[in-house]
Amino acid sequence: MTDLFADLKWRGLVHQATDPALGDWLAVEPRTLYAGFDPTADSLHVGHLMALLMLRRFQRAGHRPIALLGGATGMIGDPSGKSEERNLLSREVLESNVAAIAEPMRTVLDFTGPHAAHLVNNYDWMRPIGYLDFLRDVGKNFPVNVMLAKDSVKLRLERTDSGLSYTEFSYMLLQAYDFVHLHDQFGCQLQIGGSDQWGNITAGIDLARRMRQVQLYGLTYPLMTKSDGTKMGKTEAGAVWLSPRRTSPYQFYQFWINVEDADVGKCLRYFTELSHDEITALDTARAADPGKRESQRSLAAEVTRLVHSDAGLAAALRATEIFFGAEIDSLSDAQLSEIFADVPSKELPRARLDDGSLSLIDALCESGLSKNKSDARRSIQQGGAYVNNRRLGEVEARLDASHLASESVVVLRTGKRNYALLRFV
RNA sequence: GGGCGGUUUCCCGAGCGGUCAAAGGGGUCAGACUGUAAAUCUGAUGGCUCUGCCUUCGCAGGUUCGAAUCCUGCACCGCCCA
Repeated sequence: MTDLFADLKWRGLVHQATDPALGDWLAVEPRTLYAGFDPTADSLHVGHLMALLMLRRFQRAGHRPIALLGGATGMIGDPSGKSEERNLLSREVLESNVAAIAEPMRTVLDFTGPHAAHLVNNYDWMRPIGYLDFLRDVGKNFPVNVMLAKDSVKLRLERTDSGLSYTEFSYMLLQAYDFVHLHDQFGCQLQIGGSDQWGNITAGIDLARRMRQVQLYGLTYPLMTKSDGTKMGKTEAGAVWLSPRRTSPYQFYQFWINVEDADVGKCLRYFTELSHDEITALDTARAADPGKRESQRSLAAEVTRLVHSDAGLAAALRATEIFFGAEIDSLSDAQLSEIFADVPSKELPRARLDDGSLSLIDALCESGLSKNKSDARRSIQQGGAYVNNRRLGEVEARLDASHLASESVVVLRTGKRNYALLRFV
């Protein structure tokens, strides 16, 4: 068993631990631990990746991880780190979200073997509990003055522009009870989470002590923030999701490739399983020649492989190669469709290509790359129009069968990376 | 209700009878440079059948050979008086 705790510390993944000797405790024997995921959307995003990877690190070090899906807690809404009251999600939405979120967990965690991971949904044990029983058995153990002292509650009460409902106020009781339940059911002794979860985690530890007279443990990791202070995991287009349906492997890869120099060292430590030697080597290389961006390349490759497997990484790399440079020629429709999966396409009748009536200007408009003919004309005149990645600078240019990149597709581009496909059928 | 001041192209903001599709700035887009970065530089930025034509300057009329610019009415906004 590698020294997991030392590794986590080296990577900067230890924010707070309930016990300074947690490392020793982990070294004694395999432990069962859990992290929770609230199903607020139908896919996990980069923000959840930290938790998922933490579970994976523990598992690879010989411990037994449990991924808890918050079918019940998701109905309430965690006030931690949120500045205002949340909108409640409907039961149907939550159910489908739970199912969708479980999917990527299966690729990141190992659900077989002696350290098999478990996937549980707290709705399963929360639903049968009646309100009165819950108040008597669980609520009785929560002094309100302690609850009020928690940051998640305190910060919200201090704000004058948003309140805190009784519902959200009760959230920590549910999460605390989850911990106790998992201890009863699976012998779970450790809960991990982002630094904003500290209050909820300690609430669970306190509850277990009162209800079961046992000592449980907690560990938090820092929340990933970028050097410019903004949140990690957002692009202009929105959140970066783990589901290929919402963020394609190519887009996912691109997100990591574009991480800034100032952040990439941290990201390598947080999001990859590269060894200390490999990471420090990248640090050195980056300091010497940041332009090569070896760190970003390694980061993007590692994380993409982890989330989308080798096949996903291969597709992302192929697409990247085409998108940035190479002329496109003699490919098949199938290859193009895969590479340009994210790119908008439009179908046009084949006759328009064969009778030579299709001007480049019209093609740009049809594809949606130019909003009108003047715009298209400008793009061409300024050298910003490309067919199959080859610049076409004549305003009067027309397209014909010789411009096909594959059996029936022409690849148009304006600027550096605005692509569109025209399919001639 | 009365008196002023405003309403300009994506935004801010000049324009005060012809040379105005309308200065300047911002934004955006393209090009060069570069590390798929930042900064910088250059160009573009109403539409089209593009050396020209058409539609824009709150709305509707009017004066004039000719109006974003002058007149009348209307709408909205700002300040002041009741």
